[in-house]
Amino acid sequence: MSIEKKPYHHGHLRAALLEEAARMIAEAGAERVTMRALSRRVGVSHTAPYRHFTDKEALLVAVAAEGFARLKARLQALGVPDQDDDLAHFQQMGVTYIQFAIENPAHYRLMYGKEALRRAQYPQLQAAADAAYAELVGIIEAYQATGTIKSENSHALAYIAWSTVHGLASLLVDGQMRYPEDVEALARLTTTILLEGMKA
Amino acid sequence: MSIEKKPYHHGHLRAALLEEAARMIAEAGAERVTMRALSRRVGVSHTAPYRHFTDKEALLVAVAAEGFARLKARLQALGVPDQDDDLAHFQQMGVTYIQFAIENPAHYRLMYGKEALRRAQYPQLQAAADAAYAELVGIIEAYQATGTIKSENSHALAYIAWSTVHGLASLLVDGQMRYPEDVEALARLTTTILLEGMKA
DNA sequence: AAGGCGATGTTGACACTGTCAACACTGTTA
DNA sequence: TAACAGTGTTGACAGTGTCAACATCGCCTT
Repeated sequence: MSIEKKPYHHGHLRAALLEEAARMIAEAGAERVTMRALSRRVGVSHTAPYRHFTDKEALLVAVAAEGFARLKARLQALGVPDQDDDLAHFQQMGVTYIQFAIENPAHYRLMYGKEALRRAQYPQLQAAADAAYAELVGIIEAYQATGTIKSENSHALAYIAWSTVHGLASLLVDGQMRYPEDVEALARLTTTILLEGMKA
Repeated sequence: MSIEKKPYHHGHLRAALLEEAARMIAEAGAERVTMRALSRRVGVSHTAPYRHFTDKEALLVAVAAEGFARLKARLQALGVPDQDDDLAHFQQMGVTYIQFAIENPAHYRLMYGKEALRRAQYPQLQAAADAAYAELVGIIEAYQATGTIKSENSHALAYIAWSTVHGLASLLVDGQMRYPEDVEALARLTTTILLEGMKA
């Protein structure tokens, strides 16, 4: 039991704050995160975070951005679609998206919560969102090219697909909906119906 | 310009608080509502609201409940479906739902926001939500009876329909999505695709 | 090697918040 | 008339986000 005298400078404070904030969010939700409590848990004075984040909001936005990065990684892990997979890959993306939300409810709520309103003020966050959206449009257009998906406006279809998975995810995550026994089955049925309606 | 000496008792404080809170929410969002600012605007001491609401949360829940009541009224104003309307009425419900959200963004956000998590603690709110859900299931089952909608589990279909409209509504309301030129057209296309997928 | 400088942390304040306890007023009831 | 329950007020308390002033440190220049 050596007494560790901690140095004046923390060393990885920014990363430590993000990590601990994510933990607090998972434990009690983003609304319960407090600059002072966070500082206490990291073992630092109550204004130290202000050297790394201009705002409480900026800190939460950074955590949200990490969430988007994790979601993106999760979706990319699915790989690329086969040549003629008949929407199976697209459906799996939707299911995975919903699973991510369910597994990280408070985080997901933060990502789409009130901080999102000021997203335009955080260029990298906006850019990440735009990129994700662009990729979605691209996938839809690829399916349209093979005649699998109907040739409506691809942007509108992207909005609709996103709406569907986000709608189910957020109803579940916000506790609006009693959790069905088999969430994955519901996610699968939801995406099935969506794709049914989008087919050429 | 007569100086109105206001009486010690307000008279309609509860109603006045709800009304002013709704106004503040519309102006700046629910997060910016403050018990003290609200009291100030109503012209009453900063603890007077506590005679009518146990909590700030309880007050916000009451405002949210009013929102649900307004939404319900709006949907009921659509009347009942014709005998053989081929889903037109159902679609119009979806479009109306989305319009309500767009016209009352901050209010809608409150209704589905974090207070929703504690909804179980507010029986009347829970009851209202359950009633709305039951009605949705009923409509779907009626369409199933006429063979218009496929005979999947009606509860699952209700979840899916709700997810779809809520998803689009909340993406719009939370500013996640750039507003398309014609929102109603998007709402109509979204519900079209949904119903396309739900058809028998 | 010296010293200074910018980045990072700390201390202490400020105005503001939600909420509680104690008190004031008032219309109704006994 | 007197008590009382409902409603409103005053004043406190702990907790919050944030700012300004100060402290400590590693690194760069000379």
